Amino acid sequence: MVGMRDVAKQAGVSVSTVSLVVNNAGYVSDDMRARVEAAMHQLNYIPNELARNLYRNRTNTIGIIVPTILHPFFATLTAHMQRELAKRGLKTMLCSTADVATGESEYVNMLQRHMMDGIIMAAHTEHQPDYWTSIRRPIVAFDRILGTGIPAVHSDHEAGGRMIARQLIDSGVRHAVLVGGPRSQFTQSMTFPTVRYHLTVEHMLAGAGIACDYVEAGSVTDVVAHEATATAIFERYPDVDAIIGSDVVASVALQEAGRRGIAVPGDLQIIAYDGTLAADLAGKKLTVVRQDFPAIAAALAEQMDQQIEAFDTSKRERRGESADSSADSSVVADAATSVDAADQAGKAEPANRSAEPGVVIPVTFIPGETTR
Amino acid sequence: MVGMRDVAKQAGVSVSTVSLVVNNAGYVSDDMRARVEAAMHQLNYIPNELARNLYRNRTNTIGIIVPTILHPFFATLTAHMQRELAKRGLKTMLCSTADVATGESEYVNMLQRHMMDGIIMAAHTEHQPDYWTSIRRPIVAFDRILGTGIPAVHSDHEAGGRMIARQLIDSGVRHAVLVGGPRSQFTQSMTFPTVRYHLTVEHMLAGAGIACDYVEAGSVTDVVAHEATATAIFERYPDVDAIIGSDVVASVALQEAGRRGIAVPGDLQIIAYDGTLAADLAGKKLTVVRQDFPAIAAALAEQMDQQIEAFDTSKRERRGESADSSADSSVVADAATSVDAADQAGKAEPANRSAEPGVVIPVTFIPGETTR
DNA sequence: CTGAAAGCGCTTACAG
DNA sequence: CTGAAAGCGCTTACAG
Repeated sequence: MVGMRDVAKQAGVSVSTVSLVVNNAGYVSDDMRARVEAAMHQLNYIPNELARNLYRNRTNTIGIIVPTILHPFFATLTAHMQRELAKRGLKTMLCSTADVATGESEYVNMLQRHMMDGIIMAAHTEHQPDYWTSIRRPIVAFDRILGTGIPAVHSDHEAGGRMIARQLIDSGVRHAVLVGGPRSQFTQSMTFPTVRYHLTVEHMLAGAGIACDYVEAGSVTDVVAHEATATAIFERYPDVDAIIGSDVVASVALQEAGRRGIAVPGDLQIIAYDGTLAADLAGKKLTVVRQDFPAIAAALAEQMDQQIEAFDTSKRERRGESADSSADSSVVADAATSVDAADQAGKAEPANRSAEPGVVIPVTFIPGETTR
Repeated sequence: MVGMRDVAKQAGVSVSTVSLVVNNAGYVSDDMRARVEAAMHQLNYIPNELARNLYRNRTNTIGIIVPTILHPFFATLTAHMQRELAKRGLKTMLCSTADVATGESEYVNMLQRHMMDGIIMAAHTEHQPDYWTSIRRPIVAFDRILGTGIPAVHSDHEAGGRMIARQLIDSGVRHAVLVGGPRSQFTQSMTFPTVRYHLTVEHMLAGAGIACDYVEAGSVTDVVAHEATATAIFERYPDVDAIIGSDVVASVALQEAGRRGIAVPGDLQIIAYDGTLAADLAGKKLTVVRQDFPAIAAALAEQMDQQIEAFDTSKRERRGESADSSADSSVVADAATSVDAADQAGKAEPANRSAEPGVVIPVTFIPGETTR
């Protein structure tokens, strides 16, 4: 492998000079620059990024933790995330918890070993908040609340819920069925913002005197399980006239309705939550509440930038000040500060654990062929 | 940041010893080990992988280059790939060409800068074979032929074509329409194995006296464009009674057929090529030719292992022998050798540019609700 | 403007 | 079994 030393020798200069040329930094005479560049071309020199990484203690890589990209929702999120990160010169490490035995810990470990500069956390976690806050490295949560000081981004699910309820009420629905994750998660002090759309719909339908049942869909990592869910709905609630669930759930529900000869949207309306490509590939164009993936990705990237910056700053300060171990605590303080600032830029609200707002992204109701 | 030096100091030993303990290598007395481990716990020491990476000149990261994971095909491939790599302790860098201005060059560059140990190439490329062969780093191609010595893995598209033709002929189809990539690619000396299934179907239908037209689908990165394609087919060929295309194309074709009141499979049969989740979410369960993603991913990972090994070996040899620059050529030689070995393990055939076999994975015909 | 030196945090021969 | 030393390939103060 040809290194900087080889180039320096070939050009008859020092490695320092080669480095300056490569990085286009400092002052280098035109003569020197020309000689170095000639040598680089002759030897076909390509800098080794690993050495840089070590020195800078940076990899310019962000991990995105999702359950699996087999699910269209996470594939869409990941794709937009990658684009947004690439804009900022950051690479994307794909971290899917369904594909590693150790789950997210594996990736948190990589974060701590400095193989990544930060992680976007978009998968379910069993870990308690103190686990997350004790990591002290850049973390941004998507659609969940991990702990104080860890910035979060999520869609405006309450608005989504209102849009759905409005549609159902206005079109005269009498028995709606909501499909979602394990109901047990609902009690976890609102850790999962998604829950809010279900609760909103239930609340509004109750107010309008409309029957509303909840059915648990299979795990998000086991997409095939959703098919059983669709069948179960029709068996259990023969009079159902509205089904609301993720794109995947809505698609299989529509397919099953077709098989049973149930007219959509005449006798059954279907609303898909998410609005990924999957909603366009179903038997009919699904009516969707679309999450704004580009905006979500931009917000996540923005928060990540701030987190990285915050942890970086404190490191520099630490150098300037004392080098004792207690300085560590300043890292978290800095990070927390940055989060508060972000919150205020987005939505000014007090940030306590049970109702930490994070950055909220609007959703859109897009009528399709499955609602009246 | 607490480093090995801090641990060594705390434990009253040398860094070498700490290193040995951390890596569980060499001989360390129980006493030393205990002291070091205690110190590591006290200080909450976590090794910095970047330093290791530099020393070993390895990141244990593999890039997978795809057009975009918004497309279910590439999402599925990537998901399985990640799982397969994780099994081998390798991380997955997501490299989608649709999301970076510079396309694949960006990622090839990262490969050369040693930010990744190898790349799986599954996206379209305009580069000529000599571009790829001159890179001299581990590369494995999926469903395309990049150049001599670069191992390739692809499905048995000819078998897929035969399965499709058989179904069409047996069910009495009279006018089939194939949807696929730009027809211009067909001439590029069979660079794209996918082409083979189209050619096989065309050939067999011609032999049976069945009309067969070809329609170009929009770019794979622009999934929405497929909808226009579906509409165009019905406009242009009102008597079409069979449509064959990717899962996405088949889904929108089915949807459009429904809108036009065309009975499927009564008046129109639809066969989806790929067999991803998308085929299960369409209006009916699509009949598919399923590519064996787990097997494909396993084969790709296997080839990648061999490539990495081959390039590694030659590096070690080079050290043992002379350190002159001409030794570089041995790298490619070694890599090529490894490929030949792989070919022989899979399918013994001569490997020339125009018909390089690579590893061929069987496909499966799975009848659904869209064929008779 | 240029170069010698120290160092990023770890690993690995090599003496002892 | 343990430690001092050199080195992975580059960057960055710091003298000149």
